[in-house]
Amino acid sequence: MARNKHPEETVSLILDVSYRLFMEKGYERTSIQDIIDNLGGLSKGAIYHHFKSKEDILVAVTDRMTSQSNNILAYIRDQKDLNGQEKLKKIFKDSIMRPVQDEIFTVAPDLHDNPRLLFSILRETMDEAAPNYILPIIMQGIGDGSIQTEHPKALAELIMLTANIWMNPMIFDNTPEEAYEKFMIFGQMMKGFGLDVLDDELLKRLQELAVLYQKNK
Amino acid sequence: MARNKHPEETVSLILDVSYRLFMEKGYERTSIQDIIDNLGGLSKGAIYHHFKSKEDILVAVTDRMTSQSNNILAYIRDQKDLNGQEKLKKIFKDSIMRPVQDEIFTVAPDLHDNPRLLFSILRETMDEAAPNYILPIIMQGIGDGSIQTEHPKALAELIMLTANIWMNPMIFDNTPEEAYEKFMIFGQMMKGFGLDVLDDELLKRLQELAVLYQKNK
DNA sequence: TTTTTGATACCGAACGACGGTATGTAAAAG
DNA sequence: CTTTTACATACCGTCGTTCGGTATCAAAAA
Repeated sequence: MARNKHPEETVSLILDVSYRLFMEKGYERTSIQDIIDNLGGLSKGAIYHHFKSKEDILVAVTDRMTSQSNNILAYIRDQKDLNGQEKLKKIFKDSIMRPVQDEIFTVAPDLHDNPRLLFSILRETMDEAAPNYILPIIMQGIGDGSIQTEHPKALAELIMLTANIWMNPMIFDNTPEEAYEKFMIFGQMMKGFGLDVLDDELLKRLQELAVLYQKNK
Repeated sequence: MARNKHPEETVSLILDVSYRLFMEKGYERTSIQDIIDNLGGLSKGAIYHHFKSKEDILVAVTDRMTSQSNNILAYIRDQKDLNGQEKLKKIFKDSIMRPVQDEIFTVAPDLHDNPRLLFSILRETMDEAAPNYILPIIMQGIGDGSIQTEHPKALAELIMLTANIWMNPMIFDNTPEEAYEKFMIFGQMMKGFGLDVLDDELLKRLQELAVLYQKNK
């Protein structure tokens, strides 16, 4: 294979292929050879030139996965015209209202049997997303009076754990009824913390999604 | 190595060694050869006679880990003289008051970098423990009036996810302050669901444990 | 303008370690 | 005495990773 003038394209290709295979077959059941076979002529040397290990590819893949949603979180976090509670509400609204043509639904990824990838996402959610995006919003909410809590850090973690992990259909696959139950319990929980982030519009949309997701399996 | 008249002892030995190594080095970084080297003369044939794969050993190890606490859960679940809410409270009390000489503290297990084992425990917690132990208690509570919820299944999952995973120092290592924060938020959450499972005695004990755990690291 | 040089992109054979299997053997069980 | 069980051991294919090498390119030197 000829040398590529734009090596980022090669990197990007490796990540595309790896992402797909990791989702389809799981990280551990995807071999380097599998990746090579889907690279269209590139070799083992190419991979190990751009990545120092298979694990390194996993990190890059998860980074790319999470950076999308992290960008949205960062955008909302940094908005000037909303108070803390409104920002939280907007986050849930946006994450649920996002169009269905997501990668999510084209590959129908299933972390149900993908320990390494799930682990990666869990760590990123709890160690990065919670403190960097949710926590600042809660702190703002405390300042502007829209959120009351004495334990902002733990609250941020709890919210992310439930919303991003527990309610994530990629991780725990739910029937529409289960998804509905989780959503209601989540809403109740948030209300218990004085956070009113749910409304009927959201609920309706969520039910549509649950049905759609089931169909795509 | 001579043939053992009581093969259960060999099985048990393999599990002991595997458990220790899985905890010390992580499942993926523990090779079959590592296990053999710690078996005191037994060979690969012995392992593959009693277990069909490395994965199979992992399953057996996690089963043994969780069966202990599951027994306690089952015992409380089946008690006759407590209502639902009292049983929930007893569960938290018992799990926190258990003596420190647990395996937990002798090996100081750390699932922080042990995806497969964490995954195993997560699945067992959500797919087995929640529906088989917590859910029946909640159902009883609904019947006897001590618990009110329209979504018992989701509530059971949420409780287990937070209590067994999020607050588990093996999985998320906390400073004493963080452990305290989590505990308080958890209590608040439970209160939001009308569940009064915390008191000062528990809180005090938890803080002691958090300090102890930190020391043992 | 041509040549040199050094960095970068990629190739592919080879390696050691791994999980798993096939076959053998001897002790226990029946 | 026969069958089953509890192991031992040699071996296999696959895996992730390494490494010596080549081709290509841009920029500096001639």
